Parts: sequence; structure tokens; C-alpha cells
Amino acid sequence: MVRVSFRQQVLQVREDAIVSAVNRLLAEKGFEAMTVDEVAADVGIAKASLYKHFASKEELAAAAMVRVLDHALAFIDQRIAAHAGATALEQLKAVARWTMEVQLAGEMPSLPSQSSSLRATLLQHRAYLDRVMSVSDRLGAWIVAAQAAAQINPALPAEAVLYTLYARACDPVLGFLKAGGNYSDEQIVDIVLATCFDGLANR
Amino acid sequence: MVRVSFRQQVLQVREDAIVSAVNRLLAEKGFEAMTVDEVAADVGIAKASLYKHFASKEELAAAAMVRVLDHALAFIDQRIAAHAGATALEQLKAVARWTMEVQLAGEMPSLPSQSSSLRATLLQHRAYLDRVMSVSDRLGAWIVAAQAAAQINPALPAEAVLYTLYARACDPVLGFLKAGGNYSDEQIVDIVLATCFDGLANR
DNA sequence: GTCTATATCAAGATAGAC
DNA sequence: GTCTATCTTGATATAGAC
Repeated sequence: MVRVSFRQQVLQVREDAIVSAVNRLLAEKGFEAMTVDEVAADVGIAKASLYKHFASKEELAAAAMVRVLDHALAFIDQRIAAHAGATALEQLKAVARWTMEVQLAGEMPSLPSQSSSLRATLLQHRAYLDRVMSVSDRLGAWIVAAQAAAQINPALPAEAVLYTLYARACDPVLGFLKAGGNYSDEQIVDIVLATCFDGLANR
Repeated sequence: MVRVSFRQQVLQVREDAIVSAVNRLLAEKGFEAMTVDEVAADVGIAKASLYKHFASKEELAAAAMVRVLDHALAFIDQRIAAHAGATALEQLKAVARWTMEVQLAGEMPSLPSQSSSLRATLLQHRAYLDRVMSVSDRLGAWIVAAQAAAQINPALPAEAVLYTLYARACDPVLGFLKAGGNYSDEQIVDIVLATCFDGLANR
């Protein structure tokens, strides 16, 4: 067991608060629109103090991504442990549902998928890349299994299925439906989950 | 017939060049990352000259959106005229395919769906709102017809179908698959179109 | 490590001559 | 309307005291 001083614990709690604020702001406005001043104000500390914890705005965003990926890994491993009898398709649906619930809760940091200063940072960020690979490995295994069992369309490239699941985690359709105000969060998740796995066309 | 002086035609051509540059840059990097300096450099005129044509960066983006929506309307009306025998589902698929082809060609301006200075401008922009409504009306009619004919899943809210089609026009999955380098543009469109209408699950 | 105060810079927008 | 040169602002990042 690793001994950690009280002082270190206090710092850890503070960093958690910082990452939480970043996470929420990234979910709300995205990377470009989020400002470091906002993060500092939100946490209640001076901006210069933030930079003692994280070297740059990009590192802040990376930390938020690492944390949400850790949450995803924890969810996935919990599914493996506690729902071993579930089919691969059921597992994939459960993960997709979880990402959508996180997004509707305003806790899914959304990054620009296009060119940005952030991309370069993330592509060299070990902790981030490790977790992306871990998540992708686990989802990839389920995808292959689900295609072998003819639960997922075997004609689709596995990478296309993987990318689609990642993309649904930040699908703007959830926000559109929420803004429309006609459906509860649970209904919205059901609708988008249905279109994702069953498609728009009638079955 | 409206007479237009030669001088006016020259200006029109220049504005077209500006909107084309904006369109390409918006597709490549998004609104926040695009700079007015880049637009000016791309067109080959001074930045101050740009501001004689468009009052702000937001107006530039709005002009690009208006143009792409006009192209969409032209495509839709051409489908109505030249493919009157097609089913509503076939029409919707044709439109979705067209938007994906435009995106893969690097000509689909992508805007932040989140909060941004742009949202406020667009929500007051008559020309933009008019075209969004025109496109939505036409697609909405096809959606209702397709659901009545049990081609589109009648259990889905029509607005969810509409939002999903809009979202697919800027689906990052296309870019991911292109970056992967394993598939041609035509294959990529087929894959994403299939997942959109038929879903990930096997049929 | 936290703070206040400041350096630095990128980018939107404009002044004023032609 | 086009240009060069400049203004202005907002935001990242840092200096230096405590």
C-alpha cells in the first residue's frame, strides 16, 4: 500500500476539483470556447495556481479526457465482471447508453475532432493514448465477437463500428432533442440508441 | 430580367471567391480555428477589403452556410423534379448521401453545435433561417411520408429523424475512416449510409 | 503553492490615404 | 473598394512576493 501524506491528499483533492471544472466546461462549451480564467474562477483559485498543477490549457483538457476514459474503463470492467452472461451486443449497447447518459448529464467533455492545438498535444500524451487504446481494445473484442455471432452486421468494418460508437458519445442529436424539450433524458437516450443500433429504416 | 452592370458582376465574383474560401476553411478547421487573416490571404485581398463585403467573421460564416443550404435546396428540388417516382426513403437516402459526399470533398462547413458567438448571429440571420426552414420542410415531408409507408421506423419522432440526418452531414466518422486510409470515398459513404439507415445491429 | 500584477501575443476590427 | 498600418481586446502564460 502506498502511503500518501495529508498534504498530498489535499493537493489531490484540489486537482480533482480542477479536472471536474474543466470537464464540465468542456462539455458545456468545448475546448476553444473554454477559457483558463473561467476554470480558475470556477475552482475558486488564482489562474497562476492552475499553472502550478497543469502546464497548459491543452494539459487541462487532456486530464479531463483521461479521467472520463478512466470512468469508461471502470464501467466496462464492471460490465465484464458483473454481467459476464451478457451478449457482446448487449455489452456494446450498455456502453453506448452509458456514454449518452454522461453526455446528457453535462459531463462528457467534447473536443474538436478537427485540427487544433489540442490534437497535437493529445497525440503525444501517453496517459491519454494508453487509455484510448485500452478502451478500444475492449470494445474491439466485443465488436469482433458480436460480428462473429451475427449480432452486429458482419459486413461493416470493425473500425467503422468502433468509430461510430465513439462518435455517438458526443452526438449533437442528444442536445438537439433536449433543446426541443419534448422528451425526457431517458426517452432521448432510448431514441438515439435505437437509431444507432437499429437504424432509421423500419425493421 | 435584371440588368447587372459589369462592375457589379466583378464584385459578385469576388464575393463568391470569398465565400468559397470561407467554406473550405470552415470545413477544414471549423469556425473558431478559422481566422479572418487566413480568409483574406486565401482570397488574395487585404483583410480590410473583406470587411467591406462582410461586417464580421460571423457574417462570413453565415454566408457560407446560406450557400451550402442553397446547394442543398437545389439538390432536393432536382430530386423532386427528376425522380418523382422515387420513394420517400430513397429521397432521404439520396440527400444523406449527397451531404456525405460534400463533406468528404471538404466542402461542408462545420459549425460549433455548442454555445458560441456564431449561434447568436445565426439565430437572427433571416437568409440563414429561411433556408434552414425550407430544407427542414422538404425533409420533414419526406420523413412523414416514409413513416406512413413504414419505410422509416414510425416509432421514432419525426424531429429525431430530421436531427439525425442533419447530424450525419457533419459526422466525424467520415473523417475517421478517411484518416484510416483503408477505404475509398465511395466505400466510406456506403458504410456510413448503411449504419445510418440500417443500424449497427445485424438485420 | 497561492496570490496580484503583468508580459506577450494572436486575432477581430478599423482609420485613412488612394 | 482596395490597400497599409494600426487600434483594441481577450486570453494564454509568467514574474515575483509571500
